Amino acid sequence: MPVSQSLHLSVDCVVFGYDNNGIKVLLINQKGIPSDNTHQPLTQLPGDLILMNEGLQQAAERVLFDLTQLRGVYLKQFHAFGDPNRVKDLKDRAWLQSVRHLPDQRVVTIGYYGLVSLQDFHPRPASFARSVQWADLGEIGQLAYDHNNILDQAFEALREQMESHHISFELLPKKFTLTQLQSLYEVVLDKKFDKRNFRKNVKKMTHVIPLDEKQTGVTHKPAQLFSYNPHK
Amino acid sequence: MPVSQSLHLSVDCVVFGYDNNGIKVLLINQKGIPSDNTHQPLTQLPGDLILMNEGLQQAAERVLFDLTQLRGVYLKQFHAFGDPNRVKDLKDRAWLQSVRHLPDQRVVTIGYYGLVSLQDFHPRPASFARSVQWADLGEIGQLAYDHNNILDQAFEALREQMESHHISFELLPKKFTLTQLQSLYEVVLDKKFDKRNFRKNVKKMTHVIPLDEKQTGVTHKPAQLFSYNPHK
DNA sequence: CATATATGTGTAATTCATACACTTAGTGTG
DNA sequence: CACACTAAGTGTATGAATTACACATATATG
Repeated sequence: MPVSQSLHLSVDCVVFGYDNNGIKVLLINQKGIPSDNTHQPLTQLPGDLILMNEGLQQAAERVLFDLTQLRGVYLKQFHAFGDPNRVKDLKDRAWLQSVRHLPDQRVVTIGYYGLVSLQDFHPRPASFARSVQWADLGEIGQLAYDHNNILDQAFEALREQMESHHISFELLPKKFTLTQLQSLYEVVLDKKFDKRNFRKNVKKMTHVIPLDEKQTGVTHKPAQLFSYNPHK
Repeated sequence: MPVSQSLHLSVDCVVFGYDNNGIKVLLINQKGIPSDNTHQPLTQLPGDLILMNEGLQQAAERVLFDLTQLRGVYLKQFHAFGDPNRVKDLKDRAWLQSVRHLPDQRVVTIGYYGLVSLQDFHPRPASFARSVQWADLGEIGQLAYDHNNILDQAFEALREQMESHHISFELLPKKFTLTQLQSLYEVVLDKKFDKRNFRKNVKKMTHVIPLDEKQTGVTHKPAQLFSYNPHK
């Protein structure tokens, strides 16, 4: 007969943002703990325990909003992380003691990756987030818990899904140029594409629709704008 | 401040088996409950609550062994299922009351799909499994909880991963013929391949190695046997 | 020894992927 | 107002990959 279970379940969101200067990740900084000098506030992914009456997707949306005020983000579940010691590291002890009723409780977390266009989404800290930042992927220091690992696997999931599913458009503004689309593919898949061949392929995609509209305010030939129609 | 959490976490295994007669799924039948005439024993995927000191993958392996005595099965996590009402259906009530300390507790489950060659793995019921069966995919009746849904998504995950990863070999015996490999692809991806073209492609795969060995006991030209080497 | 059965093999035609360079539309400057 | 600057936008030829397709072969059985 199994021992009765007692564990926590959380969601963590790895929100990627794109803006022609490469891929960024949304991180939050934990608040300081009054009267605890031992606590060095850590940086972490937005994540928290799920509530008793909400689904997982719903929890991911709520937690992301609670901490960063972001709404309407494309969020996709990619992996569950359940190492029994994933929140047992010494560096995380003080913080957990300050925010949890049961700081020593095992926590299993469901990872979601999120995709946004940086120009359309502007996070603001809330709840236990002291501040919010877009960090350059590749210049990420030590994060709380096992969040470096979660982040790596999220990016891996993004890369894999970008080759088979139509998710790249979630990282672009509603109206985008083909150069933007190409740069995005180049930075995520880490390889260069030929401009003419790339455009040949895009023109075969029925869900990328050319608009009767051009870029404005650029100091060169303005590019045609396109939009994405997920249906067909 | 969030209400304190109280929920259960389980793993469910969707083990697919293959044997030239199509894809099968491993199901278990719940034991009858003595002195409960209302309980109609249901069929379900092998799954159970995780223990407090084990990782998720480890839990999937243990639970599968506890219920079916299978060991060494290729198991891959594919999705977490957390609908708050996923174990609240009336049909599952009597059973949960008989096996759980807290039968009304919410249960989130982590889904794993498994792949085996039917000729190499022979399950035997144990623990709360009254019996074990290989059911034809496509002839599956109503299962307990949301297991029909979990099964559908597992097969979808299998199909997607088979196109990008080298997992098909997990469904075949260690030594297999190219016709077996081709049939497997045809049944999973639901399309026909040309024999010569298929073999041309396989010969380019460095991880499929031809053996100096032939089929025996067949009433026709015996096929050459191949094996899979995951490293290179 | 003849028959039945699934194995095993090559080539031509077509489609797809790659490599590559100049003209164009707009903005800013002298 | 012409010239310079910048990124956008476009076609073709070559090689690579994919497709379509039919008959001879090895073994077991009667």
